[in-house]
Amino acid sequence: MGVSKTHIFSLQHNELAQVAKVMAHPARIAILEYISKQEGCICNDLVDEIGLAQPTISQHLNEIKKIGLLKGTYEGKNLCYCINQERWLELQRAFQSFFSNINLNCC
Amino acid sequence: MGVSKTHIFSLQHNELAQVAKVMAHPARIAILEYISKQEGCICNDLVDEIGLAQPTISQHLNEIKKIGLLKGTYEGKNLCYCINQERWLELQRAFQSFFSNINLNCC
DNA sequence: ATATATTATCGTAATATTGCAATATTAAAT
DNA sequence: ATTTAATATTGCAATATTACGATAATATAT
Repeated sequence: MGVSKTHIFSLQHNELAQVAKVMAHPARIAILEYISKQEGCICNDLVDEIGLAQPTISQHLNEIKKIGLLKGTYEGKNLCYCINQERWLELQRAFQSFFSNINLNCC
Repeated sequence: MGVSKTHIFSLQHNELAQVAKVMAHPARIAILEYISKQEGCICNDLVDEIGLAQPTISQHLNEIKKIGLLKGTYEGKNLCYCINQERWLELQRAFQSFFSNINLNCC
């Protein structure tokens, strides 16, 4: 075996885990932070900015895209994309909600 | 090749990614949520609660322990532990801070 | 239409993760 | 000291992730 038993967990838990998995790599954290802090759209400076090979950056971007965090135009020369704000805020709320429930009486 | 190039990223990015990696599995999300919502300490009902084998739960707990989210007694019969509140709040702030910086002018 | 620049995809190697059976360790109770 | 119950560790198989070279696809400019 060795495959995640996703079926025994709730949809909510699986979704939060899936988002966390995208954030579970420093390159993707760096990419997300860089894009989210740009004034407008991104145009092909990520490879220089991050320091990984172009195919690797492309793959990381694809992972981020999969959870809906990017919008814009992706393919061809001069790609132009940015953070999907609605999704960004949605994920922010998801993490906030996860962290805001904790009981304080403890050993 | 095939190993993460952690050295090319900032400490902050690596640390957030490391925490996200712990959250990147539905079992660990479920475990964290369950423990954090308990009134007091946990005493050996996680295996029934989650539905994975005992060694697997033990390994997941160990991952959570590594990032400092658990405190209490871990070994032997009747283990007794709970969420480390300080660390929990620290991580909450880290995610909050990550998500709170985003520019709104976009394509 | 061709050349040029940019991003995507394929293939592959190295490593990491996930899960559990078997076994070991630990601590309390008898 | 033995037994018993609970957790940890080991070993291993299946799968997933990470990275990049080579190559393909895409789009703009000439």
